[in-house]
Amino acid sequence: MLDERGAQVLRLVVEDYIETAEPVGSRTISKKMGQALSPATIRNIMADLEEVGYLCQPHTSAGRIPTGAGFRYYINHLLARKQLIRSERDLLQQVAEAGVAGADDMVRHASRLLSTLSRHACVVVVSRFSHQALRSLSLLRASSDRILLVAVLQGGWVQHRLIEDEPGLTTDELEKINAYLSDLAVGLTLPQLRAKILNEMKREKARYDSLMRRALLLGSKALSESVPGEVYIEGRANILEQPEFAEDVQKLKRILHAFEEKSVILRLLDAAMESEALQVSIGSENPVEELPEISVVSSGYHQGETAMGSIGLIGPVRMDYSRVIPLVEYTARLLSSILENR
Amino acid sequence: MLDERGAQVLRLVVEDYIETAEPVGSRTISKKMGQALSPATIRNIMADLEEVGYLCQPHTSAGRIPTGAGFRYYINHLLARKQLIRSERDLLQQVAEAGVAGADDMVRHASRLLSTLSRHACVVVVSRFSHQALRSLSLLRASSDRILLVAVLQGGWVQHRLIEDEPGLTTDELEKINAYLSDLAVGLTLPQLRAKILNEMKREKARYDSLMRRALLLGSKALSESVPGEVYIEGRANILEQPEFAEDVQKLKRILHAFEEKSVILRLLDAAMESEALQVSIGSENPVEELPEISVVSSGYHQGETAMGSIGLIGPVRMDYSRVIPLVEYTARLLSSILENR
DNA sequence: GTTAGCACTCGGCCCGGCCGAGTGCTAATC
DNA sequence: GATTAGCACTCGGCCGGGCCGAGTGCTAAC
Repeated sequence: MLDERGAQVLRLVVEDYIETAEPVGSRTISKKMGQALSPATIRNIMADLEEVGYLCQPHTSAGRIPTGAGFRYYINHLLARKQLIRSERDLLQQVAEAGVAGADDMVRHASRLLSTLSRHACVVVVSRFSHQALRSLSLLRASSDRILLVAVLQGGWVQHRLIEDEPGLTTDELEKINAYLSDLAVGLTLPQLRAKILNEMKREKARYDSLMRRALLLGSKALSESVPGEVYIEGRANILEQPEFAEDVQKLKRILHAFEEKSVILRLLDAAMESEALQVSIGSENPVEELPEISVVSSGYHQGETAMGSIGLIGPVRMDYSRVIPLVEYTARLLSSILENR
Repeated sequence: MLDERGAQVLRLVVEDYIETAEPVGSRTISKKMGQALSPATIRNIMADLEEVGYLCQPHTSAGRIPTGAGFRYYINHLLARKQLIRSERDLLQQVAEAGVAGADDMVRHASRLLSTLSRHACVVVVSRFSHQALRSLSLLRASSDRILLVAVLQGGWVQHRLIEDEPGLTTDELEKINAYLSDLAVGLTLPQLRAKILNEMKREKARYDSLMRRALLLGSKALSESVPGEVYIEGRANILEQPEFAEDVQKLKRILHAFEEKSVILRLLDAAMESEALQVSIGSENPVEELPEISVVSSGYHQGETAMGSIGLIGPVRMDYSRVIPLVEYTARLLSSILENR
């Protein structure tokens, strides 16, 4: 734990660095403190902070920049969250009123907005299928040899899937199958439904009602591959605005490549999905070792009790956390509350 | 029209420049021609080519690079298309066999593949809704105050939309409405259906059958906003591999920003959507003035007689057209033939 | 404990010189 | 008359040196 002076200096260094992206010198800090202490004193304090690992020098005779640990300490103990200004709140509120009926669209909309407000890349992960209860399930004839399964989940998520079909089902039979499966399905989550279907199949084997068997076969086929969560990224180009990346094309490449791989993004937001709390992972703390230069501020959002996914901002370690953290928190809460009222 | 020597020199300059991204000197060309002509002669020829506007010099005493017009001439008259190699064809063929039932997924898959094969960014535009005939139309209850409209179009495109609904419809009524609308809809394109519905509404006003009026209202509501085409972009990061952009972050920004705006991308592929033929727009020829440094190689794909969308590669002007053109052409044809056989 | 002073370090920038690739022109050659 | 060898010239890129300034650590004085 730092004493008060050390803490204040660290805070000022971090904040100045966030603003300028340049190493911060002792004179600058002295001025910021209203000359209460001279540069020389500041230098001593800074040397101490360097010793405990909160600051470092890119080279001798340059100012200090905060280390990952320095940012961590800053976030945990020194951060003063800025209030969201009215216009930001209003803008985000519009997500609710924008008249987007589908939950997907709403989440996407929010992501886009958040990315423009924060000037960072915004990622939303939707892992809807695993936890969410089915509200309805329908089978429709899509073509002579394909059936369309449409599932509506609690809260307005819609998912459809085309299933290849051995032909020969009459419209009437399909309707019966539909009714039967629908009865089985409503109120269950998809993994539950899958289990139930497999279970029923065992029992049906004895009874041998061919239509129901057919229904179950169709159902199990539809659920055979689990749908991975969707990932939406907005505002990728904001990464380019960051001076730390503008100079180094290698880093840029790594980050933009990561944006093309859903799996990498999922790893980045994994932690946030489970818990509801806001999470910040700074630089090398984040679970993707290839990207030690980025930070992720993320939060899960939920619908009632069940976790629905997560939303997060991706930017340089040198993010304006005091602004970004409230933004993400507010948005996640907003999403949760909208989803809940459906 | 160039004489044979001029044409050959232009071809060699273009090809060398495509390969190296460096200005090409007279000595290099002389060597490539097996010393048939000396550098001095080449210089004369190059000076001629510069005069007619096919080459230019970034500065005195540097080699030549082709102008847009130079590339144009090259593509129109000198291009020798490379055969696709077997593995490329095979890979693309797999798109057909990958067992993706939905047309969306297939198109996306193709785009991804094409981007890795070409090492450029690949864009697919799907403008399905306007031209494609409905195969089925269904209304499903999604929640107490929302109805889900699911439309399946010719060829396996699925589209759904949630409609807010004045409550009070019984399941039975909904079914009737469904049957009624379905009857109206099948075989029409969406604009046609929209027109038909508006038409019916006029007639119904007289007859005043409240259920049908309701059906028509619902239908017109669902179709009120037209769905813009979907745009999928794969392989954005390939842009970073191009030396001409690696150095200049400004250009990068412009391009990546464009990738975030669907409307810009649509403008880029607009021309290709209409015609079925392959199109190449070089640098400033392309319809987005903000991006004079990129070229687009694109082709429409279709389903039977109706244009379904377009697929294109976006890269620097210095693209390897001899390889990229056959790739795009083949892929577009492949998509068309898969779609046709559905 | 704080501060003023001082020597020192080191990156960034500017400058000048050198090198090499490439050109245009001219005169000689085929 | 076309081609080519030769030559002077141009210009960007690279290298090394010197200067500047920001910032440091240390020490001695307050």
